[in-house]
Amino acid sequence: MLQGVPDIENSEALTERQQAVLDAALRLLVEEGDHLTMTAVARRASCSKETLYKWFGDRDGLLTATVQWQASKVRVASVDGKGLDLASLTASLERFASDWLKVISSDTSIALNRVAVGHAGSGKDNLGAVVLENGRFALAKRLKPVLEAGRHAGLLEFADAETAFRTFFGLVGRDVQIRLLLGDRLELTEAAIGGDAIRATHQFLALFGAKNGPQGF
Amino acid sequence: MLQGVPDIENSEALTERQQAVLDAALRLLVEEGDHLTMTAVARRASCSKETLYKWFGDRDGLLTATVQWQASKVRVASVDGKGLDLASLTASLERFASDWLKVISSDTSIALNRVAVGHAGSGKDNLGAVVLENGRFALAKRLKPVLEAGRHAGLLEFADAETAFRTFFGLVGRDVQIRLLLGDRLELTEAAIGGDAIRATHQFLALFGAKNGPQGF
DNA sequence: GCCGAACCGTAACGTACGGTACGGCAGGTC
DNA sequence: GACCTGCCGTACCGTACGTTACGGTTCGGC
Repeated sequence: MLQGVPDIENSEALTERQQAVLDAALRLLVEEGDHLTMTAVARRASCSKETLYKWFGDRDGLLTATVQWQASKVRVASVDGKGLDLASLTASLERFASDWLKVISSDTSIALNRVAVGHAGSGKDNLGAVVLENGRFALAKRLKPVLEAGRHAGLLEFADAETAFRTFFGLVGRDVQIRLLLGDRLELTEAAIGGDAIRATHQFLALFGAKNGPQGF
Repeated sequence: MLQGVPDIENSEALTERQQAVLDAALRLLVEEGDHLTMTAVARRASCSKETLYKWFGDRDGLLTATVQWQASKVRVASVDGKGLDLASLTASLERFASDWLKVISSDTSIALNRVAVGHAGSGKDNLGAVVLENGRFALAKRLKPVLEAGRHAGLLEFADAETAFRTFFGLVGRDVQIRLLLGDRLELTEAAIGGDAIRATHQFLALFGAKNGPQGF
């Protein structure tokens, strides 16, 4: 499915200065897309190209490090399934939906996904795998326990958590991500995101909510 | 939202030879991604670079022409809403879902979307708009009349056809397109696509199907 | 048979950019 | 103070590729 992504704690062995350089690269990536040049990064970060090459090997290495650096910043707290009732489950799902929509509509995510998609064609690096691992798959990893807890509490009914998750993913994201990636100006206000999160959660519960209430009541 | 895409009938003024050249470019695009060079296209199409530049202006022009050429080939027959009952509506929806999944999982679509996404960052051309217009928006244009007909026949209930369509889109596509674009190897067999189409249609009808049957029965 | 247009193949040009080399400077160590 | 290390700034090299130029060939029209 996916070639393995090395699970290196990537904040490890990154000095403050190196993080600053990666932040500069990230800003440049957002501004210029894959057009960024090593010279531009060096200038923006006030460092020499020699240093860039010493630290990151080559252009792909810099790109990969940048993507991983950003990924390491968006780790979100998990939700625990303690004391789950319908209200808290609903709130959790809405929270996940809203967070996810905010992420995929952010300039940073769009830029990163664009670069990764572009690189996925010519398999030099595995940027696509990195993005996928820290995006879609990370989301699944955090959401599935909640779904399982919901099922265990008798609030949800589904055979396969993966399938249920993918439906939730589709209900939340719909055409948003592909439209944004393709350059469609899709203004997602805070309010619109909130509304979409509620709608998606509603629809998900309509499809997977236990028909007879929790514990068969 | 989208900058206007010229609605030129793009098969117009394309000689047989030019179409052959664009086909060559398309094959190369699928094989090499955005890495294709003018030299490679000329060699593959057995034509001179001078001719490429005369016909298409520059590299971006060639890319745009290629994308439009492919787009003009995938026009699918519409479905009419005559004599609609639940069975035929279901069949239509499943058909749309299945066709769409086949499209987005095809090598050609993946390659085209990758290129368009890559170009959407630096707004030189409007490849993204072309792809959107012939993909997601064309699908909406063909599906909405069916949804409206379904509502008119009392089979569906929804306030806004656009919203209903986007939900259907999400239920069908889920995470498939982004995963494929990011390089995830997602084997979509004919059978899997058929199953997904049925599932998505089922879920859509569960959400938007009229609760009391057609005509209020 | 001759002309011009269209086109092929290829050589040539200019530039952008990845990658390398090197001189200079600051700060730490002995 | 001598020296080393790490880094900045910049000049430089090689190459890939978009774009142009040009000689040679085919072909329809007269």
